[in-house]
Amino acid sequence: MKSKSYRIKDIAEMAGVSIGTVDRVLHNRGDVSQESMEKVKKVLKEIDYKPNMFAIGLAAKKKYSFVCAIPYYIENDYWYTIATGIEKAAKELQPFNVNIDFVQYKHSDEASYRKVCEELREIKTDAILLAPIFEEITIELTRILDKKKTPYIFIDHNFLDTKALMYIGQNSYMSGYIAGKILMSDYEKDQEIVLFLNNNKDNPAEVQMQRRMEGFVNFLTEQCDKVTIHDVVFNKDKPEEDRISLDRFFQQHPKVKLGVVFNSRAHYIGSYLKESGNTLKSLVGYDLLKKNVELLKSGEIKYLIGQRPALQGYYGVKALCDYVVFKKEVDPIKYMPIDILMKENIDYYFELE
Amino acid sequence: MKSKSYRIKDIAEMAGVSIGTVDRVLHNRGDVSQESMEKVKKVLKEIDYKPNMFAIGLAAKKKYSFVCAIPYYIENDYWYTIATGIEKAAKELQPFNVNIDFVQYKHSDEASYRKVCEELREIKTDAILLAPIFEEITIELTRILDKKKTPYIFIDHNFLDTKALMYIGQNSYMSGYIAGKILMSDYEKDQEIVLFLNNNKDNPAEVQMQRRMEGFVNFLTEQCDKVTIHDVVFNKDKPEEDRISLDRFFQQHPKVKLGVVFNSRAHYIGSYLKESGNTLKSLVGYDLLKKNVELLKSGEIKYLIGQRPALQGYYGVKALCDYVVFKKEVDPIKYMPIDILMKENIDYYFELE
DNA sequence: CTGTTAGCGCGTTCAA
DNA sequence: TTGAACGCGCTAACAG
Repeated sequence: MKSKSYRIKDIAEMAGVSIGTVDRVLHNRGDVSQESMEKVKKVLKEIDYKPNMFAIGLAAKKKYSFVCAIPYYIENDYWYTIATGIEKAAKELQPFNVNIDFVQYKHSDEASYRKVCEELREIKTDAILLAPIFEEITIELTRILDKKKTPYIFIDHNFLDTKALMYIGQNSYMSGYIAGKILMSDYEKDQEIVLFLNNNKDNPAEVQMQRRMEGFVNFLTEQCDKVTIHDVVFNKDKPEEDRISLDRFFQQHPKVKLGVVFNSRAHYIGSYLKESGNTLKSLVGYDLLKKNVELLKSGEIKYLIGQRPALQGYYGVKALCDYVVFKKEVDPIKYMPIDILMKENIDYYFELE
Repeated sequence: MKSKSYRIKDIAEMAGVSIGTVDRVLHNRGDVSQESMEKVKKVLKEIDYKPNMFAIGLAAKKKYSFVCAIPYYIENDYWYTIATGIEKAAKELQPFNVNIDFVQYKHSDEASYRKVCEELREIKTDAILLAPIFEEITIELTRILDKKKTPYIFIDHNFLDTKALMYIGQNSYMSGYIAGKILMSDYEKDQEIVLFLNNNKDNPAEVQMQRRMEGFVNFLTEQCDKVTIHDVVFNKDKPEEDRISLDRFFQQHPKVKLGVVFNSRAHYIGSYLKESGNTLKSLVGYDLLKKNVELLKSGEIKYLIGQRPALQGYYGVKALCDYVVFKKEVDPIKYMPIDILMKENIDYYFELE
């Protein structure tokens, strides 16, 4: 049952070399003869060597540096939560001498993103966790990183034509499909539906939103008879205009009883409802921002779909470390669960710990 | 930002004693003069000493033994999943020399439970993870454990009048309430509801089930107009009789379109439906057993409520270790999330890793 | 190219 | 009652 655990000293003996040599092949730092190399590798294959993490941690002298490139955030927003996960991992990995730096860009802003990517090309680091946005700029960057052999992991969004070590994120299409399903479970005949959309909904930074919408629409197409769907575009920078257009919308469309917001700003709509006195039978939103959660509890938002941002950040950093520091294999793709939260289960929800 | 980390050598110097002495007060193994004791404690208070886990792990010679007392299980059932979580924790803690043994009893069987509890009184172990069932027997056991100062954690079910270090489990009442909510979101006028109950539903081993049912019924009472509710009692040991009574039930009650199973045996009903050709618009069940998941995917079960059994086991053992080995405080109560799974999000779900 | 060795911080002797 | 010394498994510097 319990497999004997080997030490590098054992390996050395078995291969008939010294521990120094074993260490050299384990960390491929060269200066090893073909012959020794083979002997050691042979033994390694046989025994499934698992290094003692404590000894590594204790002896570690080498410093590692990881860089996380994500959008700027404000407290309690989506990227903030990702950052908390990153920081939790950072704390755990500190004893292994890995140091984590952030580099941030302005979300949706191509120039800012480009600047960060240029910085990433020059920066000296052992690995990168990147939330990629604009395709061309990203691809260019990855070419350089590939050349420099700097491993990188994508978080939140993926580009397939790259050599990314891993992708961590949600299946946005499916989460949109699910939004459709849970919204429509509250549907009654003759009711109408409204989609609340961003003003910059066509920006590449909003792909998640677009995919969710696809999934949502597909659910309706596949599973529901004809329903009337409206959309309202709102602009988070112009709250007054939004109020007015929402007021008008609800006045003109009294049959609208169900609504969805495809990004984390359901709280804009939720608090509008609260203040205006307009109501929806069901409002579905994304992400457990503090404000969203408050409105979930008070009833304006009926369902929130969660994607474990903190866990995403945590996993991303851990995976970089597994790969770079511990030389482990990592899965190329890690989808996050699609969590369904409502007033009744939100209090028991947690991501980490 | 980064606070300097002290070693016991530093403490020794600061207190003007030797490292041996510091070690003695840290582990209160006595043989320390009042004077030295005070000097060391003073320093400890000032610096918020955090021992280096790696060094502890590496140097550890002391062996720890934990015992987990849970019901017997078969592959892929609920307790099996808890056991996988326990074993995962066991593997992680192996380097700290903690060894984990199982002691098992027959679920719902008082004599078997009593026997295990008696064993637990005698056994020499550093801590216990117990899935408690029968109250009186359990309380008696805890008295003894308290006297022996053996810490214990309850998993799955809790008894308040004990000195349990921690309780890990689900809020069953709320998960039943939620079952009501998601089932009723599919309700349409004139439909009727069926509760599938265990034959031994009054056994103390089925408290979870009873609580869930309370929550469920309360949801209906609070939130719904009068609906017709039936119950069918089924007996997992007599499948033929069950088939017959289910056949009869569905024949007699054609309006029944919604159903709930309050334990993890929704697959009994699901596969009955599949085979008999009877259908329910919505069937809600508990726990992600393999068979339940299959029926969720094929559509006979519409929702499953999950309670992260693997995580429960994992946390339980980790908490014992935090307390016993690392002398950390642990939270007295850890509620598990109430996860809502359906065909569309089940593939992305995971508990650990 | 290879082998040897001095720590890393802590637990545990053992001699004083 | 105290202090010094060794070893846990691994890394990395150094001597050969």
